[in-house]
Amino acid sequence: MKADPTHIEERIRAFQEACRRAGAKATHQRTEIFRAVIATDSHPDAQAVYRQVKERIPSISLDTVYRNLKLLAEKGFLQIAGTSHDSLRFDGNMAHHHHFSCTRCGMIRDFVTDDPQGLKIPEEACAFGEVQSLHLEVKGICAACRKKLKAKDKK
Amino acid sequence: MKADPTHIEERIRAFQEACRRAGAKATHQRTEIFRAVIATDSHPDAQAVYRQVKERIPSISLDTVYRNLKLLAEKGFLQIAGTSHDSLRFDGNMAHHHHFSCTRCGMIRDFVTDDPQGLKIPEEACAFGEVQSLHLEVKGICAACRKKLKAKDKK
DNA sequence: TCTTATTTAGGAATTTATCTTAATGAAAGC
DNA sequence: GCTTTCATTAAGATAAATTCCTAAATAAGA
Repeated sequence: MKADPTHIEERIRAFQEACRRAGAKATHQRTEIFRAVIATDSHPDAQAVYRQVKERIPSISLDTVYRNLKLLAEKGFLQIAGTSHDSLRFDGNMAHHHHFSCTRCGMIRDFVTDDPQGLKIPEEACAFGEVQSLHLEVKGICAACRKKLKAKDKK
Repeated sequence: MKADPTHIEERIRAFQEACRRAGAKATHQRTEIFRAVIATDSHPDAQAVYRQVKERIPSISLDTVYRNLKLLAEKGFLQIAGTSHDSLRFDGNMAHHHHFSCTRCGMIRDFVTDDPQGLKIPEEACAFGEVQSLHLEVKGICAACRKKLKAKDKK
């Protein structure tokens, strides 16, 4: 519930174009799923998207929502908020540190920086509530996954 | 598999003390669960902790692991890596932005900063692989939850 | 020693997410 | 517009992660 409608329609058109170029059909369902995610800043999960899209397409199936969200994230039309894990992961390192997480295998590694200018808590974040912690989240593909992908490409 | 053993034993003693002060018993199982998490930087999930602790306490039940991890995270002895959500959440905002996430209700909100000096990717992170994205992850308690907690305190 | 928190077994239940099959339907290229 | 091919649907099965149940046994800490 933000972003001006014009901008949304623009993005949707671009999305449909990109779908076609990628050999994926810009179906009504797929488009509405995309719309549901970009029309909000609430970072909805699959169930929330399902509820939203159902208002426009009552016949849509939950399966279709899952299938398309996964596809859209893979194609880079959407991002996954946080780290893309399947289970809660615990961190016993209580010192100030940052995370690198692999978007393929879910590997998470700690790192520390000098934080030259202090890496202070942004005022913008304080507006949402009481800040407890702050760290950098770096996402990417780890060396091991990179290697596997290269091996696959050769085939 | 890092952290020097001496430091770990020290933390475990402090943990046991803190447990008692908090009115929780420093049981053998609880202690070993704590040890399993702080003895590694692999950010294990409950299943991984279970496998690890089982080597020292073969009779331990998975339920106990879940119960204690939850408790330890609540008491602040451990952190949860990433945002503490229960389902995958999607983000249609493809522009550079940051996240505030509430550790109580899971709310996630976007914010942007001026990023004066660019908030450049730390070299330390590059060592792990190919970096795709970078953002700040601010965790805290959102205003709504803060309000609820205060209301509860009054009772 | 005594009280109380905790663990255990063994099982059931929930939630999230994915997959199966077969029939229908709709998109995009031609 | 026709046709090919991809996508959706129903209906249900499945898998994995997580939580909860009860009752009995046990260990921690005062």
